[in-house]
Amino acid sequence: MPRTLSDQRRAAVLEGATRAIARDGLAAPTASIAAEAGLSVGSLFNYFPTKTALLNGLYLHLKRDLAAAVVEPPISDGPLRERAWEGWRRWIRWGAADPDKQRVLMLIEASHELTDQTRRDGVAAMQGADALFAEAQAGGPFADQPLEFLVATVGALAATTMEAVSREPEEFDSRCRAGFTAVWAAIRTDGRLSDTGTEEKRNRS
Amino acid sequence: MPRTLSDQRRAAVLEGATRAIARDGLAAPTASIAAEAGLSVGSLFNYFPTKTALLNGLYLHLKRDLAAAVVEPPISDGPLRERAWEGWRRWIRWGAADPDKQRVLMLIEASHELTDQTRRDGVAAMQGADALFAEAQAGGPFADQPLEFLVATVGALAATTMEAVSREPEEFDSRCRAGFTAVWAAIRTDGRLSDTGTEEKRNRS
Amino acid sequence: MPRTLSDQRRAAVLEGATRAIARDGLAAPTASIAAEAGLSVGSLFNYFPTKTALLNGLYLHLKRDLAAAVVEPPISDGPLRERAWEGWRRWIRWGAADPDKQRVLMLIEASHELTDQTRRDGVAAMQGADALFAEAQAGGPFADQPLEFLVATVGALAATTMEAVSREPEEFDSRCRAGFTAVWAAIRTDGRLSDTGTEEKRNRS
Amino acid sequence: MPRTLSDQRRAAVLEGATRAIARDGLAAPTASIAAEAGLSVGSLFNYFPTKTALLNGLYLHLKRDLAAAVVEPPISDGPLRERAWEGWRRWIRWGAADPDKQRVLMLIEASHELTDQTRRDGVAAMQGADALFAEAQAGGPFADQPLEFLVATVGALAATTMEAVSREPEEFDSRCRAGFTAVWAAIRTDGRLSDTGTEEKRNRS
DNA sequence: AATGAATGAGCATTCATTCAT
DNA sequence: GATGAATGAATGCTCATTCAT
Repeated sequence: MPRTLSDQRRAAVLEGATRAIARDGLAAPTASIAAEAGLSVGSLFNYFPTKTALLNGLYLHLKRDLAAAVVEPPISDGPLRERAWEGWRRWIRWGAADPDKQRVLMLIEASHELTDQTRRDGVAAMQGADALFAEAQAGGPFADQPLEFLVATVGALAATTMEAVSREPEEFDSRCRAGFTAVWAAIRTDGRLSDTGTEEKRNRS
Repeated sequence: MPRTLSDQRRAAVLEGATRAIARDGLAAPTASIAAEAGLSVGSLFNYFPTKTALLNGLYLHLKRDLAAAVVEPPISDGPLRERAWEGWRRWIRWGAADPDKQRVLMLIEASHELTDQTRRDGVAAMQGADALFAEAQAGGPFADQPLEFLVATVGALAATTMEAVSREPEEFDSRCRAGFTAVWAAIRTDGRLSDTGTEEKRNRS
Repeated sequence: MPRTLSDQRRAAVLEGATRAIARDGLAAPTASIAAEAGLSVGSLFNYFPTKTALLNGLYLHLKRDLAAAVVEPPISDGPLRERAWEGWRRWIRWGAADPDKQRVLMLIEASHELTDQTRRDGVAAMQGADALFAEAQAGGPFADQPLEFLVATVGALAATTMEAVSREPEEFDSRCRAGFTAVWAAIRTDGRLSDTGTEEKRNRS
Repeated sequence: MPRTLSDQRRAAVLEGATRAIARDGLAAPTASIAAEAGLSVGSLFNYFPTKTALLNGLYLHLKRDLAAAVVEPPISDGPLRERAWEGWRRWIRWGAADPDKQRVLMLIEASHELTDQTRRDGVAAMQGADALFAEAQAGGPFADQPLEFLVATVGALAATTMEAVSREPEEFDSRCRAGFTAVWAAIRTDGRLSDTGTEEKRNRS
């Protein structure tokens, strides 16, 4: 029985790829990735047959990593706002804990490397958060928009917040809170806010 | 200041680069870019000494293009909300008119190709909108945050909206309005929304 | 001399290699060869220390296989022509039975992988047929040529015939006979045929 | 106007490839081929987009080179035998002049790199010799066989002769003549030779 | 022994950049 | 200036061989 394809090594590849890509972009050579993972080039290709496969695998890995960080342990019952806040804080904390992960996730997403299947799997990975998003959508200003638009909007705000936090980690609390304020306002604002023809004083009063 | 042949060709390179990069990502070969611009590779390197220089130039070009689209003609006086709405609509319209521009802008921004100088120049290009952002910041929930955080937040919402619009151009009005609702709520929400400890019923009622 | 497990596996490797190389050429990876033989790569290298050794071994194996097919059972006494015809028919039949063998033999022969020793051993393997070739040479047009030249000539005709037969197996009889006609004529023609200065009418009349 | 893709350089590539492949087999690295041609790797790929394209181009080049050597200057009228002898001598002389060409031709032919189109073009290149082959077939022992079988048979004899000559160039005359004797006998032998059931004494007398 | 993962030299091909024309 | 061929370093991937199990 030969040495066995180890989950540990596969994980090392994914971590090495995250570091290398965060540093050098998607152009990071497979050789760098392998080195970063403590493996030889040849071994890298035992775990992922092509660089594209590696990027797809890495994307899914990171999405699942994020999903797990957000939904586990389960968020205790309570008012939507409290649950949303808890989810948000976990999200930002995930990004602060390892900013590379978030950066790489965005890089891969912006590339043309993702297969449709991977994209679908990526969405499926976030299922745990679906209910929360749907709840947020109902009765709010995004009620008439596709759910994806709301998810993308919240995701963009999270990305912005994570980036700000990764630049000034000591401001975590402040940025995280401010970001949530924006998110919550965006998804819960009542009609008056969206009435573009209205005088603004009323909103300020 | 007559428009010389060189100016025209330089512009052609920038446009060709936008198309090529939107299609193939930042890995688009200089040869493709030249072909797309109707030039030879050799000539391309007469206008930009390196690919990095081209990317920096393209970034600035697109930023200025956006800035011009947003601030010209001058937005007429009026309540902040109306001016913000007008700026927002111009912004989204710019993205809808040529989604490639926005995509390429994001790609370059996410890369490591930008020099500090270019980044600074990019910020300077948006000067026309600074006053508006500053006004939005004052007295709102972002008052305690760096201005850049607010700008980044609004920018992220704009990007999300433009992407949604570029996918479904016929929904321009709906997405544009919904996006602005979110933006306006985010920057104008009062304290109650950000008080994470507050019961949410009030907001729902 | 009991047939051990090892002998069986070695034979399996040789057969697998024949299939793999017939399919993919000499570039057939050792991994494919092992797979075709129902073995692991690692095991393959227990039987042959290098790919070159495998090719040399395979060459010899095929040569001996051919030799055995041609000389066994012994060709019964009789006029040279009848013995030659019987040998020829066995040769072509061997090639028709498994065209891969002939193809692989040619591929290896044309490569630079064969050692001098293997080449010598290959010649030795055909010893059974030597007497026949020598007999054919004596008193014929090749009497003044090296024996190898005659052997090579006949071999080339056999190869051509086998290839034709492998393309149209149903024409076995016709091609086999035609090939032999050519061989026999080539080795038995009298001086008149080789007299390049002679008028040809005589041959045509 | 930049340097122009030169026929001279293309020819240099083909010659370099012939040398490199004759030396190292089809596995000869493109880098070696380029070096042998006095070019950089990059330039090689300006002339042939892939190694496969190069091999196809080389095959055609060599076939045409051979065809030209055999049919030019036109063989003067005369009895078939004299014309055949002249063609044969030119053929063998071509092989003797540069044995690499013949070897490489055989290597490529035996590989899987040739496209159907190239094979067809290769046949077309030999058109000049077609009439001769057809004339040889008519009324001879190959009259009932496909023309290709005759062509392949004669080709095999030529290859064998060329190889023998390349090994002992000083024996050119002897081998060339002996080879032709075999060829002529093979294509002109009358029925008695091919009657496998006949007593052989008659042929010896 | 048998297995197949690990290794890294080697290969075809690409591409930013240079330079002869 | 313009052109596109020339250059060669760099890259993704393969594969003979080794070695841990």
